Amino acid sequence: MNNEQVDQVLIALRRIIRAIDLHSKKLVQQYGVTGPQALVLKRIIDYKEVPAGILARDVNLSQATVTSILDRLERHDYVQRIPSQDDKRKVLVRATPAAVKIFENAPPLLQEEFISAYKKLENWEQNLILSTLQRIASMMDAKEIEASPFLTIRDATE
Amino acid sequence: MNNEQVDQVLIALRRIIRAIDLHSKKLVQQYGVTGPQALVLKRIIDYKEVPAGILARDVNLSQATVTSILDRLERHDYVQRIPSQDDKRKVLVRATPAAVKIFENAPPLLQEEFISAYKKLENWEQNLILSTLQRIASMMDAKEIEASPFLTIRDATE
DNA sequence: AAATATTGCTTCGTATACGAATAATATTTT
DNA sequence: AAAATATTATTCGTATACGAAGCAATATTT
Repeated sequence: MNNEQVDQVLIALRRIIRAIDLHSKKLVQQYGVTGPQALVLKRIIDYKEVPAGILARDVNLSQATVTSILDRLERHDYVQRIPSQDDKRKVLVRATPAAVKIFENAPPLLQEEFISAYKKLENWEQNLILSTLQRIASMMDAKEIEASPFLTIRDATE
Repeated sequence: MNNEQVDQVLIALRRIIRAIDLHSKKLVQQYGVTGPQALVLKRIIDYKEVPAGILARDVNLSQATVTSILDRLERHDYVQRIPSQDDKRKVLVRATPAAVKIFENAPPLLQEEFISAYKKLENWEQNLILSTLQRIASMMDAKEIEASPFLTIRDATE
């Protein structure tokens, strides 16, 4: 019964996820990078030079995912991987001039329609949207933090 | 300037997307189906028998995606594909008893922590969350409707 | 110093997720 | 009725996205 509403929440989220994905496909046509690539690349440019792991933390993606995004960025000559000197496990990532150029045109990380609509909202409305999203996010990933340490302790052997 | 807030919106959305994805991986271990599979499967069970295209509309996924989800559901013997008699382009999908069984244990389509927290909220708060999400969704996919050729007419038709 | 653990990144396997192209069937137009 | 158009599902190619396992380098313990 109340489940119906939860289902609706999920459907709304799926709509949002899909919209973001479709935007990503448009980005790649207009700017040559997908949404996740743009997100990562923007971060790299801000840092000038940054280890891959820090990137993953920052953009909330797993290392494995970031590695594959970097692969493609490297293939397109948007980034360089430089083995770190002080810690040879680390790989430092740097953006190329070509990548910087892309961001001169400020590719919109979300659909422009959304951005302009959002900016037109009253301040309290913007805050409401953002805080609602953050609240949902913490309702969803709170568990992770609490649950994961405990679940792994007992298998000391592994 | 105001872009900062938009970026924060994106980060919050990414957190949510990731949480949903991680939940999906937990679902498959506990119930044998992933999140999207469960979503689709639930719909199929409700319908008893339904063409693949209707499913795609309902759950907000492309046909191509639904096809691949159905492939896996079929491989695990959770659904059957039955060629439609009256329209041979259509493929009707039906859930098997094994699939029905899974839903007897009511696999949570979102993380249980979220669901229980959500249900504890006051009614007006639940409505606020849902309507905020729906609003974001329509701010994001509104463009689609304008941009795509034939969806503009649809108001009265379907 | 040697053994062990941890860290940082990559590789592998699996599952979304999409558009474009394709194939088969229906519907509409001529 | 034949031709043109539209609809339905699949196939193909690409890009996320993750955990687990692997590997090499570093840190910690013994």
